[in-house]
Amino acid sequence: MDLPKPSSAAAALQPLLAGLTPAQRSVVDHRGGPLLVNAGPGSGKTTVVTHRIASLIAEGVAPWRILGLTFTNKAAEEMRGRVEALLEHAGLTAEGVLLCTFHSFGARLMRTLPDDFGIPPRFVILDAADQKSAIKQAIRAANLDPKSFPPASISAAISTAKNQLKNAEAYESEAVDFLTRAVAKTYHTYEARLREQEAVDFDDLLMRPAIALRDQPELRARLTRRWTHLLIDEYQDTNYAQFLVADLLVSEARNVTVVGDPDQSIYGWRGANIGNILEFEMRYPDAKVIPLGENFRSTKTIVAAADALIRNNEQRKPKDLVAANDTGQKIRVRRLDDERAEAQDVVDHFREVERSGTPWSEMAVLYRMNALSRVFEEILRREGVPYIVAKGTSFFERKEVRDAIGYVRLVANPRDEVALERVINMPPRGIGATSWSRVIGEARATSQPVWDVMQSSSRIDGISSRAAKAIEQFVEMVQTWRSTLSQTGDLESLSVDLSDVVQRVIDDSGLAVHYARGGTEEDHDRVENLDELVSAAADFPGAVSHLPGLTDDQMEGSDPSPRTLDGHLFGWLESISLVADSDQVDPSRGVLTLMSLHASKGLEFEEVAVVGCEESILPHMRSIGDSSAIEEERRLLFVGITRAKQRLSLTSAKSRPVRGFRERTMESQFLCEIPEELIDRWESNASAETDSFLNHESSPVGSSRRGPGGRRLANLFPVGCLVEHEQFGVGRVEAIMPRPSGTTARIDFRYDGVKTIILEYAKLERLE
DNA sequence: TCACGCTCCCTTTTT
DNA sequence: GGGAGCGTGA
Repeated sequence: MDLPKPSSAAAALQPLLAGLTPAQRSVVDHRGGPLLVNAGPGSGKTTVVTHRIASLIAEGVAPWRILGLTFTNKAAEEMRGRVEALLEHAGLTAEGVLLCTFHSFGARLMRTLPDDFGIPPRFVILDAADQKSAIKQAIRAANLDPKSFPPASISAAISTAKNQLKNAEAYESEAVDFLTRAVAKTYHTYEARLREQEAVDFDDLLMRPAIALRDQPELRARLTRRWTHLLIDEYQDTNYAQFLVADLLVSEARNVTVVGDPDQSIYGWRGANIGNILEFEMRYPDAKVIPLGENFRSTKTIVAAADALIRNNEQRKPKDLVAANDTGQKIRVRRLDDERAEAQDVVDHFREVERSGTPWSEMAVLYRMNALSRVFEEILRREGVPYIVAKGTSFFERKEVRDAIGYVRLVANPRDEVALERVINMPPRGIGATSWSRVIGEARATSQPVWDVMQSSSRIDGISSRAAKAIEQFVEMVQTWRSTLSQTGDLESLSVDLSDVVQRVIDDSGLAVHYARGGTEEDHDRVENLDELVSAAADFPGAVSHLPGLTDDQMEGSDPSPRTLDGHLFGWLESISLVADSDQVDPSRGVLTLMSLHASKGLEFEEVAVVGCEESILPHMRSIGDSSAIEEERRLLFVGITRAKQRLSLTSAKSRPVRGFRERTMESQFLCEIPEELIDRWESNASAETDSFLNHESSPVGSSRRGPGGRRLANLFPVGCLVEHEQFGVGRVEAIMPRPSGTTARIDFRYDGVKTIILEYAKLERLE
């Protein structure tokens, strides 16, 4: 099946190696067996991966035997573009190579092989908000009080369980205490609801393929035959489920290449296991390991700063970062009076940079929390600077857009209860909470899907004839929409049909009229957003939802695109569910980018400002007191710093509003870890610090339990006194140490031993 | 049934 | 500061 092309291969390979360093070449050249590429920031990670894929193809490996897994669509698309460009020179094609995210790979597997996964191929994918409301429903259905069991923590617990491949039964068998039992109960109910609605959540897209590959040898054999070469990007951020999928997929051919950088592992909180990359060599003893340490992206100054910072992490394999570029300018470290002054400083600086020739698209503002973007947006809007907040889903999170999509989802699958609940009375159509709870009650009592119960609503106890009539009309409306679904056509006509469906849904449901009548500016925006959704549907190019070569013998599967409108519709909904924040970054738009540090991974800009470099923001409050969490925060700043090619700013504000109250801040401890000689520091007038703070005194400050100075705190907790800590319990103060980053106390806790904590942040109480 | 206004609660990062 | 939930009045 794999036809080598000996004559052209050698010739085609030549340009693929030109311009690469010896280390990079050895990645491209490697043949046979597991390969770990330890790629530092800016070391040409994407280059080696794309060249490697192109080189495999040039050598005769059939493109459809190659699978490349990434974390964002953007990364996958970029790789595809570069592989195609490389092969084009040699007159070869990359068609058939599968480059996609882990999540969409999982979704495609499940859609292609519904029998193996035991789920109908037309399942919907719940996004974060849907999941939250489904969890809430499940908590209520399990007769638990949402007040004592916050949906967020239950949801997190279930997610963690799924990452470890524990289903509800497995989880329950380990549940020992009150809380885990409650989670287990909710987990069961939640899963039952998902099954009824033919829905899956994000974690299922990883968990189900992992379990199926593990437990179904026949399926595993089919898949391992199908893909013989696997490449994984950002391997340091894979979780257990992803590790297992990869591990089992390569169990035959063993051609696995993983690329990553342990210093950029920033998703531990969502189950990523840094051990996957650190222990790769133990898992695959015959693995070849190639370090790529040379940085071709940033100036020597920026690389030196990043290097000095990350050396403070103790749980780390030592590694040298070497910069290939010039020294460049010093790092701008700025400490401003408040968050407005900080934003103004960055914007003023960026304006200057822009005047001297750097386009807006080559600049980025990075922050630890999305909330920090607000001040920047305000100032940028006022000053007329074009910008985009890279929050991929923000458009789809608007209320009106979610409502419209809710209707579209009902068209796709009327059993989708999350969608149903969302739109049943939006706009108001006389199906209020009372009637609706009767419908739900009837459905649960008779163990039928809600949609089926609605078919004969007049027979439900306690439903007024008015409400029954409204429900009947609603059902009829959805069924009319669904009648066009079996239409077929080519991709272009299907996109037109799809946008027609969206338009009809918006019109017929009454959403359009509802908002058009409003007349406020906000309503006007909502109407515009609905229009934009229609255009988005029209622009949908169609997605491959079916993987060829698994069910039939036609490996190369010329065009497996969906041909019916309903396939197209599912493809669209799936593409909406799986957008990543960074997918929105598009240099051709020529605008400044604002985004979270997490979302910035893998990107690069000439000019970068990391803002909010303050204790309790970066590192975040919730990580303080936990050394491995602090190390992840440090890696996060490391990622931010290494996004910059030419210049870097690190800024902080002396005071900042925290949930409505203005509070004093301290500069991030991480800034002290960057050598002074790399820094050009400026601080707003020191005496002005108090002035500025006092100027804000109009807003309440006094409620803060954080004192302005360490001395007072030190007096509150003298050495030898007994204290109680929220997390660690009772302990005795052993020492008090004033530090620039805060007053530090060494405390010997009864159960957790000696810990060093910062008094300003620890919720510490003195015991008499 | 629905709109409005009040209070309380929580505060991270994302596919 | 902002969202969600709840109570009240029309």
